[in-house]
Amino acid sequence: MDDRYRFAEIEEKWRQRWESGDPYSIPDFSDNPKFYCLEMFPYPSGKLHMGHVRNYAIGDVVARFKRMRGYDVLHPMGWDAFGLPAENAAIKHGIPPAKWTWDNISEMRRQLKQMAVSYDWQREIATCHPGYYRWTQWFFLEFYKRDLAYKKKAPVNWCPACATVLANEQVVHGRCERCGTDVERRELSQWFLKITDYAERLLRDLQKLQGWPDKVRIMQENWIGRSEGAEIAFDVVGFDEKITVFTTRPDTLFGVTYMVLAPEHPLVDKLTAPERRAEVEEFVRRARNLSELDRTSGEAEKQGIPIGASCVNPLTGEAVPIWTANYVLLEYGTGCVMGVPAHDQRDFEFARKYDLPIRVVIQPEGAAINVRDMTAAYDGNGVLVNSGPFNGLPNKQAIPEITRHLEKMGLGKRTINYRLRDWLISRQRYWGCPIPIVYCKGCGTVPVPEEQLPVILPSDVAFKPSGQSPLVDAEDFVNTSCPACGGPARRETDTMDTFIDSSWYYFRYVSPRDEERPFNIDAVGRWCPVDQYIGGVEHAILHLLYSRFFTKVLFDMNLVNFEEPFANLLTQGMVLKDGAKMSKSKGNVVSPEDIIAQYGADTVRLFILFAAPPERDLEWSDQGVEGCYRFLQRVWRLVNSLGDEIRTAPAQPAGYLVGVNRGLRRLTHYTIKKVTEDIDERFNFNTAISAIMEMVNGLYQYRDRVPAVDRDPAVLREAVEHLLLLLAPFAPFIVEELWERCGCQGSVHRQPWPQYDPEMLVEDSVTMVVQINGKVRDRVLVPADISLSELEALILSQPRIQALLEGKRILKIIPVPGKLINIVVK
RNA sequence: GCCGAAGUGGCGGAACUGGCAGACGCACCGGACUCAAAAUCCGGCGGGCCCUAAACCCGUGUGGGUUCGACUCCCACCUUCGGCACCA
Repeated sequence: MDDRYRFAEIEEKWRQRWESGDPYSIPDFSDNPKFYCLEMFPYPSGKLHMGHVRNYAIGDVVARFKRMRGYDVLHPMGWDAFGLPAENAAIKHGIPPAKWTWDNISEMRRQLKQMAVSYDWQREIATCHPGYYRWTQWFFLEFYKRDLAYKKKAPVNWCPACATVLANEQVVHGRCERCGTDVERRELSQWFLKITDYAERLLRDLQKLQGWPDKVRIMQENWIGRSEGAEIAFDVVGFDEKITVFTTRPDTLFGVTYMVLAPEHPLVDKLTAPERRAEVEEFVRRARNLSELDRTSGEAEKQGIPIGASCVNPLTGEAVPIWTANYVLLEYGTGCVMGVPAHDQRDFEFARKYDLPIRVVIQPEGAAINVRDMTAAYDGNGVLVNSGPFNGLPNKQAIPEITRHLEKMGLGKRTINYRLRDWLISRQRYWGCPIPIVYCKGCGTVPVPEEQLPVILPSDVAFKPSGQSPLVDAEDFVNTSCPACGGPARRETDTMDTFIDSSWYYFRYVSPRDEERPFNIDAVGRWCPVDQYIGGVEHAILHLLYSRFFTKVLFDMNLVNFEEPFANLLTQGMVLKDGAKMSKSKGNVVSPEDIIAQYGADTVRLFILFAAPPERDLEWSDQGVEGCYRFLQRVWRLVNSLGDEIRTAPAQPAGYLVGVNRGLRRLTHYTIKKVTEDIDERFNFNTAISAIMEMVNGLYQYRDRVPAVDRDPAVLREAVEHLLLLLAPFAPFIVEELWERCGCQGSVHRQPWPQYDPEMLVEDSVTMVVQINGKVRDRVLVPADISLSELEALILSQPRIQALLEGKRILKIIPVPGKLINIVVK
């Protein structure tokens, strides 16, 4: 019989059988326990890359494992299908974005099926389909109704290469997250979602997310950036105006020696003295034109200029000069800062540069700070000085005291500020979800009525990157009638940030074809929240924060009864080659397609799960792939060679076993335990696979070294069948084929996950390690049930140990049952 | 600068609750099979000492500490990677 492992034939055979049966389609409701296993859906960029393969291989093991454990597993797949690459392809090659996108989807779907990822394909969705984006628009209108969507004119981040604005979250180190171009600032009227209203809840509920990596929680915490402090009002001299500052250090209020406004602050223009006007305007103009990169980089020099006005410290009554400076940001706090050079490093540098006074108001315990000798601000704790009635108070205590005092006088209040800014969602691009808003001369901004949704994205559009949405020129689209008065009106031509599309897709899977509402509430109640979410850590802030925000809004709308969408999160590491992330520009890309053609999908899956634990980065190794391929061949040969022997064997080993047969049963049950725990508790697929390899090695020994007369076919049968069951989630094709060849009934993927018998793990005797003063000196085989005193006597009677103890005094003997015994001597 | 993670053979990694460091795999070395090669099978594989072996010594980034016992816990430091970064 030809017994070569012909992976291509085997995989094609089972692919076809599975394709015809729709084996992973899951009913909406049943009495089984549920498990929602979700991997982050991909952008349909063309072909799967190794990062996708890793993501979906991990998810598939979890899904298959849970299914075998008796869960109804919801395991869906879809496409994050709106986005810039499609539009860029249209500009470059003249292919319509829709065609480009749908072609890519077909190709990537084919590849996922080739990999045998066990999705319920009935539930496939694509965010660019009107049946989907209609509900994205519906959500926008709901947000609008609740004042959570608003339009405002503001300085925004503009990427000149992508010719669109970007959300704050999409600007990385002052550069565009997508293309790396330096981001510019522009003053534009744009749509925002009020995520800041949810800042506190988004922060607070991070504590609930015990199933998330700490790293991601901390990143979100930093991004939200909560800080407690006070707002304090300073009267402007000679104007009926107040300047309100935000500070986390009201205890340093007596140390204020100047005031700074952000260059864009409206009061700058108002308060500037006539003789200073020309100079100040020039300064402001220059500051505004700085790119975000130059503006925010730490090395940028602090620059400022006095505007010729002053304001009064509410506690001292002293007047201090008002400046404007590039290091103060309009968007944070109140857009102005009180200058306390003695106790804030930035203020210190600024004061030194412009020769502003420095006044110490906090002295550290047991040391005296002297302004002349200061080389840096003192931002530690201490006792207040030069602070009138508050002198002598520890500064920690002074913070609430001074705040309370200001509140009483109506000059300030306790407040909290967040670094998080509202989410800018307008994009001046074509291939996205249209914003369902109409502008009417008479009625103003009018939301498109729900029954007119979806606002269909027109297909006859000329693509030219212009800085304006291409939709501006689509006359049939733009010109419409006002839903309120029926008069002529114009549609909003910007489209939505694609992160909105992906902020709710996981709910759509529960009822993907529902035409009445975004999702079936009962079905969401059954399946959500997602039990296990798996994806790259690059989404730690963007997608995961936005999705949490959306879920909280839906909770407030009574559409869901939970506040967090993803109960458990696994962030997988990157796939590297030669120590670097695979990328076309580095030329170190390994194509999944080529590897599958060469070794088969089972080998690729196995390697990518075996080479590293999922959270860590994975170094691609052609030789490692080769090793996994060899292992599958080894399994193939082993099972085929034993097929005849086990087909006729009894299903269950009977009676009490000894020697090699008991040993093999112990190996079988030990491996079940190990693999089960590695998958279920720790996602350590690499060690689970190691354990399976060890089991295969043990089976080879049994086959080749135990004489036929001593072998128990029932034990062998149990071992082989369990080997296949344990390997099934990792290498679904080869296992299904071998399962059939062994004469087993039904699909291996429909079998219950095996249980181990704790009885089988019990050993008659154990090897005890004998240490003297913590160093291993001997090993002794002892009966497992030996008593402590017997053990001690036995160990001390060992000739080797006796020799080593010669002339020494035993201080202590520390036994670790079943493992080790340590003799402490002097 | 702040926050976080990680440093273990030639390589990827294992050691789960403080108890035999290096499982499993790769690479490499030797042997069997073969006319030969590939494949496969068997054996070896941290370093030192040694003709060989036994024995012994060293060894988980560095230096200290706790403990009968430390890759694991504590303190200080070094390196690499990731996040945030003029956030008042």
